[in-house]
Amino acid sequence: MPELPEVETICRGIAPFIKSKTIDKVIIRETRLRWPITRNLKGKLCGQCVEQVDRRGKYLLLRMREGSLVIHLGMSGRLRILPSATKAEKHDHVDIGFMGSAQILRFTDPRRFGAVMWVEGNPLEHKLLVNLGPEPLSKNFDKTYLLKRSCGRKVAVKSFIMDSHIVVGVGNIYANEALFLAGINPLRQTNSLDVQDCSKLVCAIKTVLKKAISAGGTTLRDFVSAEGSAGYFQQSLLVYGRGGQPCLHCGMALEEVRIGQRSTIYCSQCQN
DNA sequence: AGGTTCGCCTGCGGGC
DNA sequence: TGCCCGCAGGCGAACC
Repeated sequence: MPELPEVETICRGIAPFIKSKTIDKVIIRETRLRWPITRNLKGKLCGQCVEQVDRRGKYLLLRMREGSLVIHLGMSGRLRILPSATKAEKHDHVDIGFMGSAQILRFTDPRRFGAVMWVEGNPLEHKLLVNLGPEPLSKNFDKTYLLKRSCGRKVAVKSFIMDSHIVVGVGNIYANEALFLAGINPLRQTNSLDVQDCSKLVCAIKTVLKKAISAGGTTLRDFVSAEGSAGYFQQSLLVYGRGGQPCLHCGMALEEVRIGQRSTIYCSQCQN
């Protein structure tokens, strides 16, 4: 399940292989993704040069003169650089080939929660991107901002930080981890946060994401292998997936509850 | 308008 | 061994 650190790692990983390259081949085997792939995608892409590879939240942006290819990996999506002749398997939905390159960019997504979209003009103005919250690692994401946005919000803090309109890139795993690091109970009402809580929370989110990105950085080469990387982010999880097991700070059994239909693990002693 | 629930999907693990 | 069931989850849409 790619979260922001994974998407960032993929972005950095594929950029050297596709930047400044001109698309000369597009194969679409399955159009039924989260949104159906537009019929003329091939026509839009062929002949265009990938000028820039960017990320906004969990959306990858392959910028071209006429527009951008916007890719979201959803739950189970993967992007790999592979030798052109690599045989397609069951869930390999899209291949993109480049002039003078023996390698292709392949989009794979068993659950098809992901998206591959052609967006004309500035992709940041697309309706799915225009209202996104700040990047968690940017200076715009600070305690003042979070405090301001928390006013009058009654939802659980966990749901709040997972809302991409508040801040992008905090999925379930990192929300659990960040709240543990910050010592904040995920069930707390958002408007109970004071400036110190916001400060701790912002710091914890940045810390968790940075750590995961640097862990991902060491596996960059996996994006050019057939296998891809398998859950390198799972190595140092403090609470996620550890319900009922002892808290690594105090030893008390970690609680497991559901918030917004998502599994939530926390320490009732360390987080309040 | 904020809050909640739904639905899209497949793989996987557990129970029988 | 094989089937069925429930769960996992990002996130927009459709509700309340």
